[in-house]
Amino acid sequence: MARRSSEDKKERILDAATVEIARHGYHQTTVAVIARRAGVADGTIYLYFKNKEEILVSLFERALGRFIAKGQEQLEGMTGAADKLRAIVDLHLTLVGQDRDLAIITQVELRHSLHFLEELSRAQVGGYLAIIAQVIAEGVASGQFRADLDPVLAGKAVFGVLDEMATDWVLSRRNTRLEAKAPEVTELVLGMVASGG
Amino acid sequence: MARRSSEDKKERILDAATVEIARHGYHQTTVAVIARRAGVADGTIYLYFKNKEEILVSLFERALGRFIAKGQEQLEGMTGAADKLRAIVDLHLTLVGQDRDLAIITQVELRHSLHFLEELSRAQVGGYLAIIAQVIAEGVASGQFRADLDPVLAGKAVFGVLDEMATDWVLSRRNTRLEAKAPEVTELVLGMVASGG
DNA sequence: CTGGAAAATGAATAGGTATTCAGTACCATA
DNA sequence: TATGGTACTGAATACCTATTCATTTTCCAG
Repeated sequence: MARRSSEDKKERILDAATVEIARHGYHQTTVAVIARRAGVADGTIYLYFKNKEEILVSLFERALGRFIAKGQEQLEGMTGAADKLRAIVDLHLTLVGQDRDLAIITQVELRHSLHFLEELSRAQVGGYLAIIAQVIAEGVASGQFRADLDPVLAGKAVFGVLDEMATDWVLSRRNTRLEAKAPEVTELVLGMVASGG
Repeated sequence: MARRSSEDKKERILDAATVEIARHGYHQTTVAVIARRAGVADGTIYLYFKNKEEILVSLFERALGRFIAKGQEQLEGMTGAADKLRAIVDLHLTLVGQDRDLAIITQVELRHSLHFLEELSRAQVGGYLAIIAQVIAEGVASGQFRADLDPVLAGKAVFGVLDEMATDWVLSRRNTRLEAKAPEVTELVLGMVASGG
């Protein structure tokens, strides 16, 4: 019971932080305002997080965990590099497009300092890039993709396309669905890597 | 003379800010430390800039101005959408790769809040995206590029690739030259848009 | 019931820095 | 040399908020 309630409290703090930081930005969001929204006292935050920055890190880790879980589930048992790449595009746009507050944080607030971005980039996003590169390598080996590709470089390019689509969506105020772009984006991405034809 | 010296001072402040912000991040960089490096008093900063944030804006505007000037000069008199796109890739990577401090700012520090990024994105980067979209539209019209492309979307994709390459270079500590990737990146980008073949 | 550990509270602290402004230095002109 | 205006200075101000910790509340084992 105690365990249960604690877990809930930590979740509540992360949820509150997501909303507030998305709305006002990391630096404009005070710990006090997160606490108020979460329904806890200021000091309680520090029973669950070492400091304010750790809230941001935890936020991202929680989100990426869910992201990767769904991704692996989806790619499981799928064969063919092109299909896998299609699935990645679709999943990326769908998941980012699912929660605008979270998207604001991942696309904007999380990138606010070199130190921070380096940390994230190496530890977390690196794994995601590796998966994409792996799929591309598979396609190169099978002949579906161009033989002269550098899978790592091409993987970054694919990520760059997806990331830009996500950022653009966050910055545009219109109420479009991000995943609506998936078919077109898939064509662009496959064009980059597929064997001529 | 007075004019000349003032211009110099403003430039010195921007140069100093570039170095300090690249090294310590926007929020960790105090106005005092920028002033010291520029060789002026703290208060002098406020004779040239309304506030600290305006330093960052000016920094970016100065850089983008130079960027676009070189770009237009380069594209001038060039014909053929594919060649123009090649030139854009080359120029983008070359210019970003020329000054690592500035690159840290454009790729990282400038993106630290939604408000800020929106402002930049709409007012400044929008013009750059429009140029890329224009080139793609030209290629579609001439048949060099795929007929079913949406030039605006494809333009964002191209920008996404270039931006990711730049960010990746900034985060990698190795001393590679960013423009060394230009040929490979060009192939990827052309693959996205070029007619099958 | 009850004693005490664990969890939670929120007012006080401690540290930090953007911005101001009263004063100083400089310079052109008469 | 005197005068007035402009540029510059940097110490003082004014404000802000992350974090701590003495106290209170909650919870459950005995």
